[in-house]
Amino acid sequence: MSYTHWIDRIAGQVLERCRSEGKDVCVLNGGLSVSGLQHIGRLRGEIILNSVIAEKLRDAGLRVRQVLTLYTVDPWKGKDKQLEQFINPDVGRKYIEWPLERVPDPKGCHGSWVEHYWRDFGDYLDYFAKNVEVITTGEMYREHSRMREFIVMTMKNRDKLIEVINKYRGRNPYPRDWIPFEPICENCGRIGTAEVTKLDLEKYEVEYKCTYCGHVGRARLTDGKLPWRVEWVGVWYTLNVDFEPYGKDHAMPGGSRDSAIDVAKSVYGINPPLGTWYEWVGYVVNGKDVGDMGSSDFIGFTPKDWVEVAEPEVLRYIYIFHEPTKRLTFSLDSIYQYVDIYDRAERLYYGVDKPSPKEKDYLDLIIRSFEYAQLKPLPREMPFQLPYLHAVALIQTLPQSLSDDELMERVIKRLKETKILNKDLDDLSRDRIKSRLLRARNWVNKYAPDTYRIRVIEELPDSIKTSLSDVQRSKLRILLQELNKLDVWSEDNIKEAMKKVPRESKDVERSFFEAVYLVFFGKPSGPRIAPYLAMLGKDFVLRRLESALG
RNA sequence: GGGCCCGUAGCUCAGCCAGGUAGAGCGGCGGGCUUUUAACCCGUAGGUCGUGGGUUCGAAUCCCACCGGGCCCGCCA
Repeated sequence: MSYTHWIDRIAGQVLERCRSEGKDVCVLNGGLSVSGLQHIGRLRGEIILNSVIAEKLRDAGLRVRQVLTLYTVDPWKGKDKQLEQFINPDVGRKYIEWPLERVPDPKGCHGSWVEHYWRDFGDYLDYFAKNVEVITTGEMYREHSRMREFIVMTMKNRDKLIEVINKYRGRNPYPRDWIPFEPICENCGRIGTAEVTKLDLEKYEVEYKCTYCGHVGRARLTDGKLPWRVEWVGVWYTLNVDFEPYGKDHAMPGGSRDSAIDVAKSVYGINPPLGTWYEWVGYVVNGKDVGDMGSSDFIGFTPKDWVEVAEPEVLRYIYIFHEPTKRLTFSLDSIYQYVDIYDRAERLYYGVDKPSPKEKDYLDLIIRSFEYAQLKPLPREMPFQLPYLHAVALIQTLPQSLSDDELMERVIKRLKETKILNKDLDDLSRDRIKSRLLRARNWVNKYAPDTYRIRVIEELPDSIKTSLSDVQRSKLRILLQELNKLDVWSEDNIKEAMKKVPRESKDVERSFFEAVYLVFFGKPSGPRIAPYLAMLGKDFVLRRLESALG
C-alpha cells in the first residue's frame, strides 16, 4: 500500500507552482499578531509546517525563504486579560486601539508590548525551524519599497478595489470616495478611528479626522496601515509569497482568505499564494480541556516553556504526524506522554521495535513524520534512549546541587548498575541523556503531577507512627540496627542491610516496604528506596527510624 | 444563514485520502527482574469502530441522512 504524507502532497503543489512561475526564490510566509501570550499553537502552521515544506523544496533544488510576518500595527484591543497584564489595569485602558508596537511593555522590562511578548516565542524559533526571517508590518510600511509601491498602486486603483471589496461587504459598502488607509491619530494615538478626508499621493500623506478625539491632522502613509483584506495582499506582494498557511478563522468559503485572493487577482493581477488551513490547538489543565490556546486571552504555554521540559523535535513530530485540520491538545502534565510517542517513533524508525500487524499500515506515516521532525542529521544507529519517566525517577534520586558533569557520572553509573545501559556511550547519546535529565528535572520542579513527585516528609506525623503494626515495627527495628552497623553509607551497603531484614512471606515483605515508604514519604509506595536513603544521609535516616519507633 | 473538525478499548488517540481478519500508548490484572515500585521485561483482559441506510464479493475506511460533542465566519484583523 502506498501512502502520501500530507506534507508531500502540499510540498508537491508548492514545488509545481514555484517551478511554473520560474522563480529564483520560493517564499513561504506565515502571519501572527503579537497580541499577547505567544503560545505553541502558533508554531503549528506558521513555523513548523512551513519549515518542513521549506526543507522539501530545498531538497528539490530550490532556493527558499521562510518568512514570519508580525502584524505589529494592528490595534491593541484591551481585552480583560490584556489589561490585567498591567499592575494597574486602568493604566492599560489608555492604550486601547493603539498600534501593538506602540503599546508599552506592561512589565516595564522591554521597549514595547510586542517586544515583551515576542521574547518567549521569537528567541526560541531556532529550536523549531531553520532560518526563519522575521519581519513586522511596521517595518514594511516604514521601510519596504515594495510596500510603498503597493500602496501607490492601491490608491491609483481605488475604484476597482472598492468594487471588489464591496462584493464582500453586503449591506455596508464603502463609498466611492473611500480612501483605503488607516492613519494613526497623532493626538490620541489610536489606529482605525480616523477617517481619511484627503489623499496627497505626491507627498505620500493623508489628511484625516479622528472620530474618537475629534483631532484633524495629517499623517504619512508610513504611519498607519492598510485595511485588512488589502494589507494581506500587500504582504503577499511585498514578499512575493508563494505559500502561506492560515488558521481556521480565515478558512471559510467566502471568508477573509477567499476575499483576499479575489482582491489580489482582480485588483492587482497578483497570483495569490497557495495555502492550507490548520486547526488551532487546545490547552488542557488538570485533565480538562480549557479551550483553544489564545494569544490575547493568555491561554496556553510558550515555546520557551516547551523546550524547558521536552525536545523541540517531539513537538515537531506531533504536528507533522497529524493532519493540520485535526484539533490537537497539549497539557504540561502530559509532557512525558508526548515524549514517549516520539521515542516509540524513533524505535520504529530504527527497527528497534517491531510494528504490530496493524501498525504496519501506517508505519510509513510514522517513519516519514519522524524524519521530517528532525532538524539535525540522523545518525546511522539509534542513540541511547532514556525514557522520560525513567529520567524523572532518576533525577529525583540525586541531589539538585550536583554539577552537570557529576550528575552525568552518577546517572551513567546508576544506569549501568541497573543494566539499562550495557555498552559505552557515544557523544550523541551522552548529550541526549543529559538533555533529557535536565528537562525531566524542570518538569518535576514545575509541572509533574504528584504521583511522579517524590518528597521526603519533613516531620513524621503521629498518625503514621500509630498506624504501624507490630510486625512493621519489628522489621523497622531490625533495619535500624543493620543500618546503624554500616561504616560506609553507600547505596550498595544500604541495599545489603535491607536484605538482612527477614521476610517470612510476600505479605510480610510488602508490609515492610510499605512501612519504610510511609516513614520517609508519607505514602505506602514509592521509587526504589536505597538511592534515597543514601542521598538523605545516615544521621537523618537513623533519626527518622528512631522517631518512628519511639 | 454558511462552513469545518471530531465520535474507534477504562483514558488519550492512530488507522479512513488509495476498502481486504479491530490497533498503539497509558491505565487494569498476573508474573519476572536474587528490593517494594511509578523505571525495565513477559503475559493477559477489554471495543456490535456514534446511529440508520446505500455502494461493494468485502466498509472503521467510500456515498447519503440523522444524533451527539467542539469550533469558525456574518462584512474587525
